[in-house]
Amino acid sequence: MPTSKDVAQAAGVAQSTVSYVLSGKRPISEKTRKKVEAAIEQLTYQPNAGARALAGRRTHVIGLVIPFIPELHMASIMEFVSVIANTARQYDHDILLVTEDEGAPGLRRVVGQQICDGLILMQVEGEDERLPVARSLNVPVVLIGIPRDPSGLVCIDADFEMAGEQCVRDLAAAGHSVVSVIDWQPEVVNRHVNYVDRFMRGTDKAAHELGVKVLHLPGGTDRDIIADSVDKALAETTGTPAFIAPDGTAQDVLRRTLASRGLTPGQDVSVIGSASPTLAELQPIPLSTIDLRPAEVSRRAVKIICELLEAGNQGPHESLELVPTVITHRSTTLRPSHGA
Amino acid sequence: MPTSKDVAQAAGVAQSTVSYVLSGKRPISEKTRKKVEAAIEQLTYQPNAGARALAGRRTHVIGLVIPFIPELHMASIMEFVSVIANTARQYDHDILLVTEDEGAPGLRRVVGQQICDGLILMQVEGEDERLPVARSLNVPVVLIGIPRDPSGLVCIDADFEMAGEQCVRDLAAAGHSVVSVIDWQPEVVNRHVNYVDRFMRGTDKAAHELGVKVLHLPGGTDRDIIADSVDKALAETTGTPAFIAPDGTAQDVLRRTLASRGLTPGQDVSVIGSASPTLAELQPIPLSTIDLRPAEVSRRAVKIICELLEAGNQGPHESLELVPTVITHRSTTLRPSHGA
DNA sequence: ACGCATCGTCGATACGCATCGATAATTCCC
DNA sequence: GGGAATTATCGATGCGTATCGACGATGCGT
Repeated sequence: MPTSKDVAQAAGVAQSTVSYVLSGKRPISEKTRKKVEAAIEQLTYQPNAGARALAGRRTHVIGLVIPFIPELHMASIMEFVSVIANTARQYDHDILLVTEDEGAPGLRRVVGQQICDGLILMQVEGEDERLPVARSLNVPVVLIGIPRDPSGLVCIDADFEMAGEQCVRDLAAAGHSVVSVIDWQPEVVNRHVNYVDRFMRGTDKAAHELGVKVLHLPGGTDRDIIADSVDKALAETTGTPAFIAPDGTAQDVLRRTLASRGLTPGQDVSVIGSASPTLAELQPIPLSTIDLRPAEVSRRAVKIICELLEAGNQGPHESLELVPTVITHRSTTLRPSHGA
Repeated sequence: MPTSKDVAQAAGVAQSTVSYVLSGKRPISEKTRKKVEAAIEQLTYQPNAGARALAGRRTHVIGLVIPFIPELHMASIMEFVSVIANTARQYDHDILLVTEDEGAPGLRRVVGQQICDGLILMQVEGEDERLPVARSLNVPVVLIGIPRDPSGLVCIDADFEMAGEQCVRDLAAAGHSVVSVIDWQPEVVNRHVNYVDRFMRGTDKAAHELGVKVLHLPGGTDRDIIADSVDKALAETTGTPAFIAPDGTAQDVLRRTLASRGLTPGQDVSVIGSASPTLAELQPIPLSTIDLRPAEVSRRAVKIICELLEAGNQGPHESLELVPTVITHRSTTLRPSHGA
């Protein structure tokens, strides 16, 4: 492997000059730059990351703490991960995976060993042993999701409240007077995960304003539970039933259950599922969706942390950013003209 | 951040002694070791990764090249990623994400910059511009999946041929005389992706030996295509129909289609899907499955690369390892006693 | 009691880059 | 046209660890 010294020698300059050509931190004459760049090209020189980190006190790596909870919708997690990795590259950074299994000590480890310059935590919920650690670490940390106490933390998430509101408004406009929300898994709901509550707040707020009735029913992947929920919803609905399934894992079961009850979405019943455009493509039917913008949330998370890094992470920060959600009609919701 | 020099000072020894205590590469007296360990503990010392990489010429990081093809089953990719990351930790290594978008130059980059000591490539298919690069890199590379020409490469994958064989044998034993395979997406099949062909070889081999008829029908997530395939299968089947859906993405659609035809899996029809135990848990119904062992494949991939690293990666290697698959009866297949 | 091997520790050096101060080359202004 | 202000480059140093050679201490056999 060639070093910057080799490049310097080939170009007939000092090693430091090579460094300045690369970083641009000091003026370099056109002539010298050309020589150095030619030498770099010719030797296929690439700077050594370890040496760069050691001398420059910056690794250009961001740690990404990923969850692996079977209850979650893995497909959407991959979407986060993938967009985060690609966006990081645009900011000339790489992504180091830190699994949830390592817990709080894992965060201390990667930061303490200076393997990475900052952290992104995914799927942060109400309480978490990692939160106090995140606050105390001397590097920027960005949370995707909002904990119960976001003080002293930098958070970003989809605007779940807006999402809930949009769904109910939309269904109300289509003429539904009763809207059933198939919740997340009971374990998730009981934990009072922040985004669940925010979504509920949105649905209830819109329902109150529009005089629509909202039912919250147990969700998850258990077919019997979903079946119960559907039957309860049908029994309590006057007019055309409407369902919202904000949890990706529940959608398939819901679809199947409705089919077994002889109901066709978009015809006898409205269904809004949660999916990004990418994932909506993969649905077996053109599902009307509320898009929680995972890609946009991911991009912004990376942007935030990279800006903090550039700014030198001066002192503790605190911020909260909500990304607007988008509702998209496809074939599973009644159109307003069919309404009432 | 404390350095090993600080530790040395606190313990009253030389910095090199601290290093030897940590690496164990030279004998250290019990007394000295205790002192040093106490100092490490007290200062919460953690070795600097950059310096370690620079001096030791080993980063303890493995690059993981992940695919993000919408046609693939994201959930199972996450299972690979997660297990790989955790297993790597057991070998005292970390995982750096490299997205497919970076292509072959991405591989050259992370290796050239010495960000990582080796690479794991996921979802390798027939031909790939990264393969020649992988062969030429001077670091160990392990492929998950088998390219058309595996020469000069270290590969590991599930034994898809065994999987196909097991499925057909199993269904034959349950009394089915015609077995329909719902293929992967047409784009995948047409690419002659290695594992597809291997799976087919397995089904056809078993079919030939047992005198069973095997139908290969188009799959994917398009409901109409699946519906066609199912109808074709039903038309050509004498006796109880049987389906194999080795592609995770097709399973939901298949289930739904069968339901719409009034067929109940495990009763009027047998269905074998592909899922690891973890993912099988998440299925809406207790699906009989062929387990392609993603966790085991992942573990072995990490094991292989770590052993190559320890051995100093002497010269080019070539190997091919197949992980046995496991078939599990749950409620969607007929039992042998109900057969014929 | 003396030479010898072994054990445990130290000091020095290299790893490859970033950065600072200094110097040489050039330009500018009065 | 001489000194000041710039501009372009160089040399030296430090980042924190791993590793090598050396050296004092200890135990051995004779």
